[in-house]
Amino acid sequence: MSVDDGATDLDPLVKGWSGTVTLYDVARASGVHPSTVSRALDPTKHSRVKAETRERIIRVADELGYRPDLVARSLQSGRTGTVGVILADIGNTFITPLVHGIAAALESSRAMPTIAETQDDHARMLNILDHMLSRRVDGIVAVAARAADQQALEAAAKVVPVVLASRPLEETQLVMATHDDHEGGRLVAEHLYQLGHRTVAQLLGPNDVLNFPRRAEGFRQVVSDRGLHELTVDVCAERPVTEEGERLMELLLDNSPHLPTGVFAHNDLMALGALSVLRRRGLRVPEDISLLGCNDLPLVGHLTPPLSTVRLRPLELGKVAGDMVVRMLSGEQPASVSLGVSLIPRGSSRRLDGADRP
Amino acid sequence: MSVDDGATDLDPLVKGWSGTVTLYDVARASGVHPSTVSRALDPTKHSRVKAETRERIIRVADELGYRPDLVARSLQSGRTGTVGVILADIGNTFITPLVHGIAAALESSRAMPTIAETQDDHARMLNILDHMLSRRVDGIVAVAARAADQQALEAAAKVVPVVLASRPLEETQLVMATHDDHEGGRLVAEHLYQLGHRTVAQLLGPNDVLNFPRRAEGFRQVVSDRGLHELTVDVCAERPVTEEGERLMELLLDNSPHLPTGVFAHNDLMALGALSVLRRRGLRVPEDISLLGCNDLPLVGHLTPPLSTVRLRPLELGKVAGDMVVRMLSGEQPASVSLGVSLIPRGSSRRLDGADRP
DNA sequence: CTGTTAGCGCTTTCAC
DNA sequence: GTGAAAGCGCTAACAG
Repeated sequence: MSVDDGATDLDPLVKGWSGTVTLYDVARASGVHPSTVSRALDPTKHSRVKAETRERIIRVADELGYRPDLVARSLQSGRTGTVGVILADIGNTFITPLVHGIAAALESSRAMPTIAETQDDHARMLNILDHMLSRRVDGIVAVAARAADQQALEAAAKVVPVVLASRPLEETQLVMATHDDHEGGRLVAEHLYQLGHRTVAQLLGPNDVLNFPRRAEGFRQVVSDRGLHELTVDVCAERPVTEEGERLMELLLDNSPHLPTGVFAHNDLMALGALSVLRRRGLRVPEDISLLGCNDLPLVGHLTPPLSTVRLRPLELGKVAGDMVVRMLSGEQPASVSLGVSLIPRGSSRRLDGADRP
Repeated sequence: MSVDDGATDLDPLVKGWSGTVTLYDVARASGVHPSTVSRALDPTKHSRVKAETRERIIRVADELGYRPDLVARSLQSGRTGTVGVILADIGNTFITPLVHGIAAALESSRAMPTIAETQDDHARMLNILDHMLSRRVDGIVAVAARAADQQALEAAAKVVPVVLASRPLEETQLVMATHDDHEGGRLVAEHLYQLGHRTVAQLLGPNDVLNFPRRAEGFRQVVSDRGLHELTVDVCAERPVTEEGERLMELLLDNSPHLPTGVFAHNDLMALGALSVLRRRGLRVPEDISLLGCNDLPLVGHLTPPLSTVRLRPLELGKVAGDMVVRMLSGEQPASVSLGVSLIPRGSSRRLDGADRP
């Protein structure tokens, strides 16, 4: 509490009021050199200072309410202990566990996530990358990658470790943690086939978010292998959201010569949109049309009918992705990972009346 | 591209590879003093440098891929251009627009939000506050305040501007942007009364998140004014989540002498939990029991039945809160704000059979 | 075990 | 209009 020697400038107490107690204040107040304080307070170098002095320093430090300035430390050390996490949309409940997974993995290396949102807009992505690099993040997990962002992400990867999570990119050296979307599409088509459906359709997600064309591909592979008939509309969603699901469902209904009996919306939000259009038009799900989504968002099991969907593993994916950056921070070069997915049959898909198998 | 003069150390190009081009590199490569570069690149001091030199500097800067080091700048300036946003749970879709509102307001002052999550855990709140202060955020918007956090938040407020958003605290000097929860509770009770309900119940949210006791109070005021009968269970939720809604609904059903005809779950997630319990027990909503929530989450209108609920205005609230910190950053001391709420009647609440009014 | 010195990258007086 | 020098708060050699 007492500033004994003739310290020239501000009284630590006064500075305490304004919230700025520095290492120098602690040093002065405990009669040692700043670097000794630095050592005493650094768990790593704990030992190199006499137990007695150390305790005194620690006591003085928290009497004064000293709080290390991470900004200064970062400037000195070149590391901020911060990993940028780039999301498309915080509102998508699919990414919540993903973020938690990333955070959990980062915790192990005492790093903290810094979240930013692209709104699926390329310009925003550029801004965010630029800003994060200026902020000197130690690494980046990009959950919002679109085809257009590829170049920028690869450029960023020359500066800091970059991991692509959930959304892959084509022909890139970037490390990726993704789901097997091809398999997801396959599972849905196969499910419909097994239930006796022969005329099916897809509500396509944005083409430049690779997950969606891959789901489409998987689906089409079964369509072709099993000899199904796929009704198509020549358009895909701009963004993978409810409103686009509505738009596409309406297009499908308006432009098809006849109705499909099974529809695969490329994600749950789009399925939700499709559902309200169907309801509005007096078509029942699943009696008239079976509808499936993808992602298994928390609420879709509570819908009426509960939505059949493809279950992803966002928490695990986040952990894997977070782990990857952490490892890259210590020089490793982890291999990309693709997680398996599973189909969750619920009330929105059902066996077609008159289907030939039990 | 060419480093003409006999620069002693690293070739900027080489440094460029490692992503670290400093002001000095730009200065050297364009034959001026670092401070001139600083001025040339600072929009504010743009003018104080000859147009010709400035253009050259700018050109060289981006040829070299110069990126200002925000960490260094922050150390020098004492401001990080960063506002800490403390949430309870990113997964709660209610806070998405809230965060967007905050971000939008911050954008006006070129600040960026830094998001952290307490999980409604006091210890985490302490950690986060400490970390944010160490990171030298310019201000804090706390959306996750619980009664236990009050002291810590007030302490933080001595260091940087702190705004409480959405969750108020009792008897505090902290600036707040909140909804009128008392009114919310009142609206629900009055709605039930108008529909002919006379025996009602609440599923109480956590007591130390002040919104909930206030909703309870508003509700009880009408109960008392209108002479309704309120069935009570002597327990409130630990956290305002679906599982707790289930638990409380079960307690209510198991411990009440008879059933209420109208139930107010203190938020939509708890209502969701209550709904599945009711369904599981063969009770129909709204035929047997009318159920209301609070928040008007995006999906609850799509449920079956669509949930009657209290609509809040999170986007607006976020803007207000963000605006408040921004103003506090320039020395103002804005007054607290309370936003109005409205009742959205939907399918989950209905006129009681045999109710005496049309 | 502790003090000295230098410097991370930038901005900002103060000179010229 | 530009250069010189100091310093933000901290850590990390290097001495002693």
